[in-house]
Amino acid sequence: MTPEVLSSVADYFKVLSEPSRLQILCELRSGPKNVTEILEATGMGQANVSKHLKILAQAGIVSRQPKGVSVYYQIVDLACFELCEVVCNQLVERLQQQARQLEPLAVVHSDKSIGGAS
Amino acid sequence: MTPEVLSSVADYFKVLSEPSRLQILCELRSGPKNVTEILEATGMGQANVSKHLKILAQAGIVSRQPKGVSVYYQIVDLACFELCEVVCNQLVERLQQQARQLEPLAVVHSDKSIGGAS
DNA sequence: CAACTATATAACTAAATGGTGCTACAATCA
DNA sequence: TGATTGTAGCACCATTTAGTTATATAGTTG
Repeated sequence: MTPEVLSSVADYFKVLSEPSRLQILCELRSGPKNVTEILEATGMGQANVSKHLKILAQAGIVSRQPKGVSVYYQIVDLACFELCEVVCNQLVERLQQQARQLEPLAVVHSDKSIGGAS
Repeated sequence: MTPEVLSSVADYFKVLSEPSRLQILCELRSGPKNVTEILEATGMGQANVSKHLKILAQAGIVSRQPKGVSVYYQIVDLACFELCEVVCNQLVERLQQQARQLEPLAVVHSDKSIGGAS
């Protein structure tokens, strides 16, 4: 793995490493939206949203499309959602494993809730 | 998507958003290594490697295992490689698409290299 | 043209972060 | 025990970055 490749991959991950940008991507999941719609949906500041949208566009994750006065942004890189899903699955798996490890130590309050040895 | 979930996902991406950490993960891909081995393989500073390893361990991506004087680190979260692969594929796909877009404009120096209309 | 709306940009602040040098600590060995 | 080695922690600096305020720019409408 050359440093250039590692740097490119890291740059991509960096774009997805901010909750605000992930929130914007989630909002755009239902379809293209203009900046005002994103503002209202997220509650973020206008300049802030504009900056994040620029970063997402430069990363090639969203596309920019002026329509009259407003500008519509749209997801063009579906891979970002695949990445989020992989991470989410991983996080869920960890919590489930932690739960399994703590389960034997937990006090069972109802025999019905856990089907097993009583 | 709750802010907590978005934050957790962003945190995971943030761990993978540094070339140094990706480099360490690449080195660990061939098997567990102690800190000294990672130092020599990456050429990074000792304190720096130690800090990055701590971050990777706290994120649950690698495990820490003291063996005598030295400490061995090992990949425990295979999902990180899956994520890197998805990103790499995405980057390759983009470059290929850019190449296809520029192809008609390129001067063909050899008819053999590109099979098509001469 | 003037007023207005929607978006982008610049300047700035505060906070986070990567890298480095030094130190502390633990395990091993003479 | 004292010396040595391997690793972690601390302090510091330089850089980056998210967020905000204010301003600039482009399209629209009167």
